[in-house]
Amino acid sequence: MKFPPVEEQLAVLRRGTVDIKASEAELAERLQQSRDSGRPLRIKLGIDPSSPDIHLGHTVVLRKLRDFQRLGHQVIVLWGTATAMVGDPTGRNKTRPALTRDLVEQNKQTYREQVARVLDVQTAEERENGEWFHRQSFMDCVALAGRYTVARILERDDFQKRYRAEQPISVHEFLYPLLQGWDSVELRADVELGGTDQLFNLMVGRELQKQSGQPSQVCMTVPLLEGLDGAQKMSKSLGNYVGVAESASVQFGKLMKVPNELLAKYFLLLTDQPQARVDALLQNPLDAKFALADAIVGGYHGADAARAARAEYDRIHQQGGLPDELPEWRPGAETRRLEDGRIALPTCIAGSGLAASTSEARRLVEAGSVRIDGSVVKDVKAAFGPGSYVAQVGKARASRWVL
RNA sequence: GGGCGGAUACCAAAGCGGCCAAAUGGAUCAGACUGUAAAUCUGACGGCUCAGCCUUCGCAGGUUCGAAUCCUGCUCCGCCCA
Repeated sequence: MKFPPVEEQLAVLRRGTVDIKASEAELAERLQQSRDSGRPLRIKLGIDPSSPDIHLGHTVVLRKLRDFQRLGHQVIVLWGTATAMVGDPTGRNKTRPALTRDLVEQNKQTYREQVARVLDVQTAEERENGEWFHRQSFMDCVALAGRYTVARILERDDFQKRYRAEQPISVHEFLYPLLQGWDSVELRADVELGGTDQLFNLMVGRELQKQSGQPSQVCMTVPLLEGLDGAQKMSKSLGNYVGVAESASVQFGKLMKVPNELLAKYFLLLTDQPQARVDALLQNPLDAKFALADAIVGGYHGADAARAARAEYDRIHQQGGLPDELPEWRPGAETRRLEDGRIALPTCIAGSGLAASTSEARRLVEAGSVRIDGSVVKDVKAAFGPGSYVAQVGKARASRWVL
């Protein structure tokens, strides 16, 4: 295996990386050793399949892993089939519910398919920490726990905060960093990647390796990506995410909602655009945003799909037009009809999914947000007989009704 | 084991016998404005066959003409002491 010169590798790896622990020099040394011996480094990324989909936030670290992969190193995707059941307490102010083994397995399948959109999973080494943790006994666990002290675990920021705020911390959460750290021992990782919030866990791995007589892994952290709200970490449960598996037009529409202030960060962490071009683009935020959406959507769906998505976006948002594909709704038997067989407007809106309930539909109508065949209808009592109608709620929600 | 405090809508947090579908803030949604976003202003924000009706304030009973508000029991949670 031929590796590029160390300095060249570092340049790639540094981009968008927050921190390298203990030091970049240590990483350089490992890279040098690997280059001298022709042995690729083992780069670990742990992924807990704790929810069914991955989004752009996850891809930041996946892209970094891909950088290593492209440089010729051995990437290891560690599926946290055991740790997912424990639940990473990072950033949590609540204990999260334990997942079942079946659910974890299901999540892993979809995750895997989605990870493949960023990473070359063919050449990655895939492992599961269930391999060792599901086998171990309670006493093994106690022994592992004996390798660390409460004070050291408590150093961790999340725990500190929760402890001070008199929030509950359960014992299994305390154990989580040890589990994650032990994975590094099992895998003999040279480097472990994670978000900045993972630093503590990564460092525990370093420590445990040292105790086990292994060389300690280098810990590399990448920034957390804020979601579309511009404030909180991108996450599905907060609804501020762009899913990797979402359609081109959905992704495009969402990316156009990225706050201006975040554009530079999104470019850096989610695209390969050279910095000089990004700086030029940022002179005009709107153009930059289009370019961003184009680059990302193009990456997942191809350039043609990105172009089409942009055209659709223009049409919907700048000309008040309709999306390419209108979901069609035909009332079923459960749909309430008036005496004359027609269907009341709010019933249609709710029934077709444009609103969550008839009450909400009613409010939208009263607010003047509802258009039928292009014209605003404010009459809550309006009703429709057989025919085909195009209904719009606000700018982005639309549906074709076939009554 | 003992003591204390708490459980209210998506979240936070008022309310402490009627004027409570429940103040306020945040989130969200819609409208105006803006080629995006932000900011700002406006409105909405439990459900329904909607000028009215129905179901909500941890759960189950009870007192009362009337309870989120009082009483009893239960469940859960936090803190402190041991």
